[in-house]
Amino acid sequence: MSVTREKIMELGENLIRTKGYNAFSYQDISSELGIKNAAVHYYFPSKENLGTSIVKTNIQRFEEMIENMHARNFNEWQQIETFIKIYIKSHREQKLCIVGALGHDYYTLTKSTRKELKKITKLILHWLTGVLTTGKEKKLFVFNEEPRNKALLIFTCLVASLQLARIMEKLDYKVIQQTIIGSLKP
Amino acid sequence: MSVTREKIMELGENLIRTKGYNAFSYQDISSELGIKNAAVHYYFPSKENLGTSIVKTNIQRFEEMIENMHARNFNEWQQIETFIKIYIKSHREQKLCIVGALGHDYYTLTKSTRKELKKITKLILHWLTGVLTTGKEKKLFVFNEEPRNKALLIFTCLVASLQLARIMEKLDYKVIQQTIIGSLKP
DNA sequence: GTCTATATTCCGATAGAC
DNA sequence: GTCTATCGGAATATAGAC
Repeated sequence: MSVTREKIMELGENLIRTKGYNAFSYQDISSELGIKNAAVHYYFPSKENLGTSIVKTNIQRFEEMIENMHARNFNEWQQIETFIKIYIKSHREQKLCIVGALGHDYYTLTKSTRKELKKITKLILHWLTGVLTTGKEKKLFVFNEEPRNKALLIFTCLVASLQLARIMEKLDYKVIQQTIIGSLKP
Repeated sequence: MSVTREKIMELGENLIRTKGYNAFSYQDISSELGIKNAAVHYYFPSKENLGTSIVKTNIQRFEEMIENMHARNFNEWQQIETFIKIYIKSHREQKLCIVGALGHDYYTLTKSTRKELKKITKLILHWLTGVLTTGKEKKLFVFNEEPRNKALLIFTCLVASLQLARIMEKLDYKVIQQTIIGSLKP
């Protein structure tokens, strides 16, 4: 795996999560790397191609995170907190998450990118629903909603809070975190 | 007020809420109206100008809605439901709300558009916090969070659900609505 | 395998015609 | 007041150089 290729993917992901998919160009990436924009096309023939690859990497990363948490025998609280930490980091770096960033541009994306975006979104919601279900059964969490709906509530809150935080600069993300955690506490 | 001008604003808003601010062009608008793209520049010298005007109109519309609800003596339940209905309509039309749509593109917007976007976001959150506060005092609503945080929770859920609904086509928006309402019921 | 020169199309915007 | 012809530049992408 080429270093340039990896740098392109890293820069691409950062651009999608800051400026947005339709606002960045291959020039943004190439100028940062000190090469011509066409060189990026060697690694990723089309923008669609780059976008799809970036989502695929995110899927891999998320799956590895889940596996890692299982390997370390994380309980449901630790799992939820690990997940929320991803969003606290995104907020600190003033980035959106990949689902929120590309969901916005959904109607401008091609089939292949949409497919991967669907895959990671379902993966996250499915995993989150599972953690909430088990946590509720173990009486670690207390909430009235169906686990699936609670998962939607938590996920949408995290996703959109990153956007709102851009607009409302003073929005304290810790408050978001506390509100979510508070809504699960016995 | 010219009819062409109003049509441009309507088309512009629809494009921002479907394709996104950075994905639509003056051509998209002009071709729909059967004129040249430069004609749009007559009404709105720059894209920034058009964007800002659209947000300003949205602010006006929201303020009128609040006034209307007060004039008709809506109680807090009726007010919340009226607000949620905006999002159900957006979902039916496969559009994002203006805050979610432009929040995504925040870092690519100019000062003037950002200013209006901040204004409408604060307006909505301030109004929602007020309704939740009064509703709680009147024992119409029951919830544990601070009204401000509950407002954030509800607003972010509505905003991001529109995005998720694009990705997960089967996502039933009625479920979102029920979950929010259920979390307020005594 | 890696990158550059170059083509083509489309973008936002100005100057000027009616 | 309303719109068109047209510009300068940036976007994505191909063909081909090293």
